[in-house]
Amino acid sequence: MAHETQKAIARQSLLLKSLPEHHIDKLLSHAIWRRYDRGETIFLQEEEAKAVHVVLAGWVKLFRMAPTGAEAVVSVFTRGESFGEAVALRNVPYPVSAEAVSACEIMHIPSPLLLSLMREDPEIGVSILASTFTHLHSLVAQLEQLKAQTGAQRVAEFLLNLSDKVSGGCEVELPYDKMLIAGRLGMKPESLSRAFSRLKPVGVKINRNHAEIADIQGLRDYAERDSSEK
Amino acid sequence: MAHETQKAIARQSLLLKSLPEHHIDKLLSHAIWRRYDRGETIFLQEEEAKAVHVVLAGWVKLFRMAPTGAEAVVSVFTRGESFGEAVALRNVPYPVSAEAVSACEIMHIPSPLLLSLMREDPEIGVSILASTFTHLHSLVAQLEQLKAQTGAQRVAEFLLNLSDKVSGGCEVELPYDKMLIAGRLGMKPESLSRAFSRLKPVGVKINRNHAEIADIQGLRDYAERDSSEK
DNA sequence: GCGATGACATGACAATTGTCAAGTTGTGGC
DNA sequence: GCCACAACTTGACAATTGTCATGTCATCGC
Repeated sequence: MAHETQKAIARQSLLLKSLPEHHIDKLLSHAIWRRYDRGETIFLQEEEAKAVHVVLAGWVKLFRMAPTGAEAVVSVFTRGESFGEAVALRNVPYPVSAEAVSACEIMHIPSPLLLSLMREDPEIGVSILASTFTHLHSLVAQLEQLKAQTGAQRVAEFLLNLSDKVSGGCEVELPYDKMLIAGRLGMKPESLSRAFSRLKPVGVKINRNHAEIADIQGLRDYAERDSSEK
Repeated sequence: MAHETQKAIARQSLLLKSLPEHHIDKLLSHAIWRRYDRGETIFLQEEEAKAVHVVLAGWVKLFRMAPTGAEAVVSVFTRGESFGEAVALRNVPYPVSAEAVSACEIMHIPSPLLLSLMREDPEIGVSILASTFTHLHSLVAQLEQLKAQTGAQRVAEFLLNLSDKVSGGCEVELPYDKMLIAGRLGMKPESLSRAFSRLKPVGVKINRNHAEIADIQGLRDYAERDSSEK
């Protein structure tokens, strides 16, 4: 059974928060709530989508296995974020696999329920399009990063996204494994290590999962610097 | 004024083809039809989205300009494909810019029209989600390619997608500039040249915009080969 | 036909990254 | 406390790619 605090988190998710109260109640009451252990599979690539997933706690990664066996991390989600919307409504197989990278609480909204609500109220469609667009946008941003930035610059941007400060210094916690960070940024763990050392001169100190940024603006300049400048 | 043949092409687009006849007619009658010259801008990143775009003829590229000035090609569209769906319905700025890479015929469907139809009939929302999902999927595939494949392997896959044959040999035409192909595959034109030469031993001959593949299956094996194998 | 232009190929070189191997450190089990 | 294991770092080396320079070729305007 779901705790009230979990329901409160679900209400704040991008997917649900803009919906009218009575729809949210209906979705919450029919949703399936489940806990996943670290490393547990949530669904597999090619599997048929039966639900939309909302993360209430913990971290989830979406990834693809290339035929060669290489793993490509597509996105990483946490509390309040949802995934699988576009797929669930179309009865197509998942293009990616999902796995819990830490212990997780996840709410599953059965897609038939969402579909039937959508036929009642087109506003639901708009809401789903909203989350889908967010994902689309983040994939586009990732593509740009991979194609137009060096490894160290991608790491710099990753660090900047962890902080909400505009200027000055700050300290942030790395939200998950360095191995996963490396995958998310499209590099090997060794390259991530090197990228971190390359950021030292720009005022970044890494200690365990703790990062210290001396000057946010300086780091931002570095991330947006033309790679030909030294 | 739109030719009947253009309307016929529009009807076959992924966006429209699954809609009921009367909706298609309404959308077609209110759409704006326009021709673009090679190199002409269709819209710019950060611009507000006012329409969904359907390509009737020619080629269009979506790209992002990094703050450094580097250009990252996000996708390339041609006849029957549409873009801008998720953005148009949400009154948010475009995350990418669009440019005609050859002379183009493009149909623009005003987003307010689409929105009002959507409130009448939720089926429209499903149709839009369908095209959006297609884009999402293709971005995911691109990410996997960039993260898990070498340059030459990406080129191999690109060639394979141009052919509809399953095995044996074949000849295909490169649909656009090698410069654009390089951008689309996340590399410099020089690297594309090298990738082509690397594909020679696998039975690929390039002559101008004409490619000859000796053995489709052999090329497919190459594309999916573990990069550690030689 | 001729020069200008842009697309493309190629070689040399530098920078970046993957790979392999070795060593360090922290964590959890017992 | 000690061991085993996984995460992480570092160095050496090879492979890949970007960069720069040069040269060829086709197209286009005149």
